[in-house]
Amino acid sequence: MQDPVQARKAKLRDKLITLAEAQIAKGGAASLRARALAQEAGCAVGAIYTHFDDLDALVLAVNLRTFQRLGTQVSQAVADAEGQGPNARLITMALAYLRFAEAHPALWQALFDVRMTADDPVPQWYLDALGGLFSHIAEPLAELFPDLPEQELDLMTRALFSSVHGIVLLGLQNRISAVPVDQIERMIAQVLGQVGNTPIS
Amino acid sequence: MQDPVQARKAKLRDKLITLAEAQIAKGGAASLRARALAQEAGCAVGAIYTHFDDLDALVLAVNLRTFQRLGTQVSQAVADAEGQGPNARLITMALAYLRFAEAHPALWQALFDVRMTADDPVPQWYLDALGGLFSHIAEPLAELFPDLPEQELDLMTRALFSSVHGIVLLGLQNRISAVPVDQIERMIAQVLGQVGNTPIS
DNA sequence: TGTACATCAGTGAACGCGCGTTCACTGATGTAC
DNA sequence: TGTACATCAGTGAACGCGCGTTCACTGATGTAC
Repeated sequence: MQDPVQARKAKLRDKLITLAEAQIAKGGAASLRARALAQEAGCAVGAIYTHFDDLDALVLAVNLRTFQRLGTQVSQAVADAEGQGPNARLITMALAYLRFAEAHPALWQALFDVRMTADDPVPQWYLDALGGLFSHIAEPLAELFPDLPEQELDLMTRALFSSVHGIVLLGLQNRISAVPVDQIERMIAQVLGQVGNTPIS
Repeated sequence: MQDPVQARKAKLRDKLITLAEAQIAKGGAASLRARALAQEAGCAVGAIYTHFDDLDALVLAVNLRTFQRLGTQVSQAVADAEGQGPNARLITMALAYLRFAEAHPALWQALFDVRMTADDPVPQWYLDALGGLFSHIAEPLAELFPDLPEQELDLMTRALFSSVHGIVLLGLQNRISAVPVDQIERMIAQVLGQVGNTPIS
């Protein structure tokens, strides 16, 4: 029961996550099926449960990866925009967010689908991952509003993140309101473009 | 097959919608069950299908009512704020939106849950209902930006609606980020308060 | 090196369950004469 | 008014289906001596 076995075990775990990710990307988190997954992975259904308590736990594992990828993309966008002013950096990040959501709509949606009815709380690492995204936004905001107390800054960070999230969400939502991506981009610019040009009430 | 019969028929239809609404309000649209509904309504399961093609169609019927109630509340808020400036009116409407979402979270969520996977398109009246909400927002915006071409105005209307929607959504989402309502109110004021104080880029 | 034993990742048949929808039928109500 | 017939809202047993999860078991691999 040493390294080689542990490695095999880790390999299957990884395979399960990867295949689950593909399925969620294709059909959403609700389309994940234990039997189908086991068949694709070439293992028995039961094996899934030696690695995850639940299918829900598996979805969370996929979401962790998604958060990491999303975080990387946003970091990179803000790094690429280093020379620009804080307002432009905000917009650049929001556009990176949009691009990610557009490229992986179902994976992105799964991040926020974490059931509100669940009895057990969302794990801490999940909230941390979300917090990581926020921190990218807080930095240019602090530059725009140097005198704002930290608490206010946090609030505005959340507010702007949520605003962009809402624009992307309703913009991409196929049936209810589908809007061309370049219009979504302009909406983001409209809302974020106004930030910092005026004293906050 | 005349009035009395039609009336009885309409009564059952109404009863089904009302009971379905109560269930959705309690447990979300996904918790609606044909058999349970029939039992509550005191009819056979089959009867549901003489009134609605689908359970989904029933959900849409409930959503229509929800849209109407929501529309009424927003209209009223904007009517009450008649004396105020356009920016204050925007905020008043957004707060009415928040209050509604807070009071009927599951019904409100159901409005936007209309499945993206469905093969049949969302009916026109559904989009019209959403458009009705937008029109309330467009009016103060037109006042703030008298020179803006209509197309731009539409875009900004959508952008602001989506922003407020995003703030309310993530703010109310219990587990993932729960935030006290007064903070949600302040976030809305922060974002909307900046609108119109600066020339649009 | 060789043998006896322990561990535990992985197996997969079986459990237990709930659900949306259909359709042949009934019976109350209305119409025609 | 009374009778024969037509309509159709409502009935509910039955169809057909898929699913998450468990648990007694196996067999490959590692350890102890």
